[in-house]
Amino acid sequence: MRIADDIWHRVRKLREAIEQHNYNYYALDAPTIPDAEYDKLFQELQELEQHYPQLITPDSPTQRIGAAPLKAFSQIVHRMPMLSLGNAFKAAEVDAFDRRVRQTLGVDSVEYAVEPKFDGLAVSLCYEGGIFITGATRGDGYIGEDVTLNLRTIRSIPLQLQADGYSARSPVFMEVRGEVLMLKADFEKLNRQQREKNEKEFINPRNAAAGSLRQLDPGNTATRRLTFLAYGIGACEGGNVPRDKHSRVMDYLASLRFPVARERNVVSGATALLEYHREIEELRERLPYDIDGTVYKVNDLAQQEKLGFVSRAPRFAVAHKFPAQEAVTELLGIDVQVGRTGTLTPVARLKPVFVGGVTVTNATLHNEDEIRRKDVMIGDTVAVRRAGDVIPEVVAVQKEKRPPHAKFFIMPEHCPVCGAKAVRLPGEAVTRCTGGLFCPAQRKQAILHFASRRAMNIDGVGHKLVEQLVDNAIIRTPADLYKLGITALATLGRMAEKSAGNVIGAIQKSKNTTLARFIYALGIRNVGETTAKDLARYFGALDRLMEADAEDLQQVPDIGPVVAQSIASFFAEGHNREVIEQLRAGGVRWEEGAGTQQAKADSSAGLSRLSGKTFVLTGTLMNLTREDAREKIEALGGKVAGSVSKRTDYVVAGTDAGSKYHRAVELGIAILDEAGLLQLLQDSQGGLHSTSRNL
DNA sequence: CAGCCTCGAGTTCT
DNA sequence: CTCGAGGCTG
Repeated sequence: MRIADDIWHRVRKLREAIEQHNYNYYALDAPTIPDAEYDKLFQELQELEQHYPQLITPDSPTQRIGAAPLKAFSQIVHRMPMLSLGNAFKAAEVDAFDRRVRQTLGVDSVEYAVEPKFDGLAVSLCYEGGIFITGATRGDGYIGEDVTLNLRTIRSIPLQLQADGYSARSPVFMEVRGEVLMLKADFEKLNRQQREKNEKEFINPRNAAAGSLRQLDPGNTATRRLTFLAYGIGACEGGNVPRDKHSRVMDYLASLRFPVARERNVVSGATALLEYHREIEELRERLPYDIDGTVYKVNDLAQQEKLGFVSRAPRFAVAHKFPAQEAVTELLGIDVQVGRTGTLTPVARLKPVFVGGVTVTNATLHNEDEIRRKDVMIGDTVAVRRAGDVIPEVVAVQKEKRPPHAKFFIMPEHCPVCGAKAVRLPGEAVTRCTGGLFCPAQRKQAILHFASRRAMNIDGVGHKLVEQLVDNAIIRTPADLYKLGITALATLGRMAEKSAGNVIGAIQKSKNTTLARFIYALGIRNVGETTAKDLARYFGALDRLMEADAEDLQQVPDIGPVVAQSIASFFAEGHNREVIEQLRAGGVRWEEGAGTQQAKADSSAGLSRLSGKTFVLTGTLMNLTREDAREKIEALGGKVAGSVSKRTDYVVAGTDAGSKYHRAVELGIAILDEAGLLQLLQDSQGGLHSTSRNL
């Protein structure tokens, strides 16, 4: 059926009007028509589209909601990583930041783009040819969760970019970086509704926003009013995106109708930064959204590039945080917890107190020294804050309020769980239970670690189940997991047959693993994920690792006498060897190889040009994530190190390469760009089939 | 031998 | 996320 031009025209008009009103309302905070009027336009559009479904396009405002619920979020790789910012809390730290920047750039004064630091969830929005395609959470900075459908329901996110004052044509590709948050007013409204429905209230706008964005059913997200605020651009191709100043990039984003902070500004010098911070702090209460500080970025993009990055944070920007909010409460007692390696950790039990958005009841006291340093006694009145915004911490004791019956804490001489002697070695801060695996606490933790995601990755074997299995003497070691039958699980009563079946299934599935995961899963002291990988790569086979003495072990890069000794002692223990035997007999298996130990010798035979070569990755790669690049290099026998030294063979420099690049130049080390790396990888594959380039 | 960087381990709450 | 410690570099 052909659609009359006037209907087509009307639909287009309606869409434009609705997006314009969305923009006025959400980005400018200046609606020009009453809500009822807006609803009428929306309804008319919906009716027309219902009537003529062929008119529906994904960028229609009616299509913001509409997809069916998901089962799980899939992953999205950020083209340019979403790094975190360094923090400053005090004026002196801001001064130091400015001084460093000036020194590196060799100038007297630096211009900064400044803005409030929104307290929400960082997301990255991908636009292709001006159309909103996908959006993802920050995740680990490299890979995030695909929350496109939920983001589409946020009306301040443009589904299609308008032509703008800079360019009539949209960038071919653009990642827009910003924060999803809930306005204070919308948060109050949501909680009122939750209260009326007798459902749980949210603790703060940030949690409400996070909960809403992580809904699997976009329909749910749509009922919560979320807002987006842009603060920058990630990877980008084409279009007339400004390349000179960050402030111009922000103006550009605003011209594309992205909401940006109205309080943004450009200032010069450290004094002006502190002045801005003070102004924003004064404004804080009156802002429509929560913030947790201010952000300062070197405005000149060429200067930004010159400053580069240190490990995971840019050197050209810093987050100046407001002091963490503190609350005062009572310390009711100090419990002692036993960790996987037998560490005894004193934990403060607090009278519940609301601080930094959550109710805190526990706070770690780390160790005995820490308790002495802070002079904490049971019964004290203490100030508590959430350090780094997450982990609660006892800041100080109000000694004038100390009651006469306050009790001095003494670290127990015996493990509170198994009763074995607790020892504190000279020079060490921690006290450890000597019960080893006879201590049920350590045994439980060891099994939990074995099953954890990064180790054997057994779903469903969590805290509670392990507790029950060990307490009821159903299992004693990780190897016993593989002997579990469905009937054994059923004796626990609580567990339905189906979920028991799931657990058994997950255990079976975990039998196929890798040597690196297996080594990590063993829980050898001082051997984490990275060291486990190093060991697996070097030895290639478990037996060779088990036979190695401390001296052999120190041949492995990054392993010194301490770690070597931990490993050797672990395998010297008959009990550990027995568990490993049982695991193998129980069907746990992995692929073994020659290891680089041997590969090093035959690299001259041309097996792989990369064996024994050390790479350092820096900057952002376009078509590979660092993880990909790392895997590919390692697959061919190369090693990826963190920092450049004269022992480095190649530095792979992406865009925004920083200090490592400069160091490589200084040291005269071969520098590859991404294409060069891919070429090298391909050439080095020799007789192997070339893998798909994945471009 | 000092300083830098990376890794391991422990921790809270939803 | 943060701290402490181990390992490497200069």
